[in-house]
Amino acid sequence: MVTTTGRTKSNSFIAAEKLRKLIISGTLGAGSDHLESELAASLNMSRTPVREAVLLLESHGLLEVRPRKGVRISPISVADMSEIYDILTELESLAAAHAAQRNFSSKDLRLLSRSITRMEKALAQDDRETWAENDDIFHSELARLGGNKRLQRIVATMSDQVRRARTVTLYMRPAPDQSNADHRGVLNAIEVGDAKTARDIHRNHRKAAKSMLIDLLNKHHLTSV
Amino acid sequence: MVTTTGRTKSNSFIAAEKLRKLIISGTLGAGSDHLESELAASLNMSRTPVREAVLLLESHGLLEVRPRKGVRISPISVADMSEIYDILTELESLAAAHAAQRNFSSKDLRLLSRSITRMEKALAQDDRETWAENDDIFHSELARLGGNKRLQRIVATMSDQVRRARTVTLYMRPAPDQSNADHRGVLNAIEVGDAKTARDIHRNHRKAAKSMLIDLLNKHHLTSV
DNA sequence: CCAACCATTAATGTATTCATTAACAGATAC
DNA sequence: GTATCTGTTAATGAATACATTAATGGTTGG
Repeated sequence: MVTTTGRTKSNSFIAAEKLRKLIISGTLGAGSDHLESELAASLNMSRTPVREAVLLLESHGLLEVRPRKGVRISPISVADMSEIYDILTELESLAAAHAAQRNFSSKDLRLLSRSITRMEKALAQDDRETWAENDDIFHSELARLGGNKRLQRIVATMSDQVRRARTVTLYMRPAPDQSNADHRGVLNAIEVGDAKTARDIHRNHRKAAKSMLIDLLNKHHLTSV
Repeated sequence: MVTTTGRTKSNSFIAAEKLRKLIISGTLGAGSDHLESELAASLNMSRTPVREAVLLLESHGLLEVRPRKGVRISPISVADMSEIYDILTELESLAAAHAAQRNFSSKDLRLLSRSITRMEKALAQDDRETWAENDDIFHSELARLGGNKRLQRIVATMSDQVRRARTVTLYMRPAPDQSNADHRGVLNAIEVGDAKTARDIHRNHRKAAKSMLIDLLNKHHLTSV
């Protein structure tokens, strides 16, 4: 198998992907500790590639290497959420503005458009998993359409860090009606090339999500997730 | 010796720092290739910690691991500069706005203030190295004062990537008079707690720097640095 | 003469071994 | 009884040994 860079998949790469999924899904719980040798055993490889993966994930903020105490899966506090959403707000809004300036055809915007349609359908049936799945697609696709590769990577990294918290709150939050309207508004603005509107709607969209989530976590005394 | 996290400095950490400096200073030139074993030999350690350092720097965008071809020091193109400055523009402006909301005393702002004074003095004598050094201090200190650790790290990473290009253009660019005025303006806005002004001045400051640098690189046919 | 195939080899990727170090427990001194 | 010191040990950090793989050059067949 081959990575996006054309490189053959190394064990190190596989380990990073697997660990990332285990962390995001919550299988490796927030705050839990794990020895490198245990992780290596569970992934059926030696410590070397696992260690490389662990160092990568540490730089992504998903875990912390604590010598002689094991690898600690980083819990996300309300303060962390605030930091991350502030960054996502700025960068995704910029991506929305850039996307609007790039004269995309409706074919180029198909994935974005489809994610919105699916969110609307899912919302109508109160199928929140499907809604969340397509919300992720919307946001990552928006970052991609902005055309800034570095921005795209940063957004992906930050999104990974808050994904657990989002999952926890998925059924606690009110139905995301306004959220859906925002998505539609951003798409429309991109279609007609209105960068300012795309940016403004998206910025407010993210700001609202931030305060909603933080209020929710505080209300339920979830000081870290 | 001890790192900022309190951890004893590992060879891996030392290797990353040394390589980073060699890349930023241009000693390891843009586009040049280096074998892991050669880097290890020149740093007087085994391949293991060097490899860990190399993987870290790859995730920071400073180099690229190309199996069997060596480690390639990433050249920065005009498109890269554009990406990076767009990100710096958004995130530093946010940091400026946040800093303005944090009611800092003049003591808290001393380092920021001093860097401006030194830039002004350096500019008067056309001492551009000193000016650049304090410009770096201004920008990293501004990111710090914003209070968002993740933002601070992203800004540092992005700044590292463009540092070579900035060095190359340091003597080609016009005297940074407006730049100095902007710095002063941002500081004043932070002092009086005017978040919007701090943000706006800084945003325009970075936008101007971006177009100035890109024009300069294009004019001198420096397609990559 | 050129192209395709294969052997060689040099570099990375991985496993293993060894060294180092901080945590812990037990002993000892006060 | 408590605090400190020290020996043990378990985990990481580093070095080395080994496996894998793709680039290279030579060879062979057309």
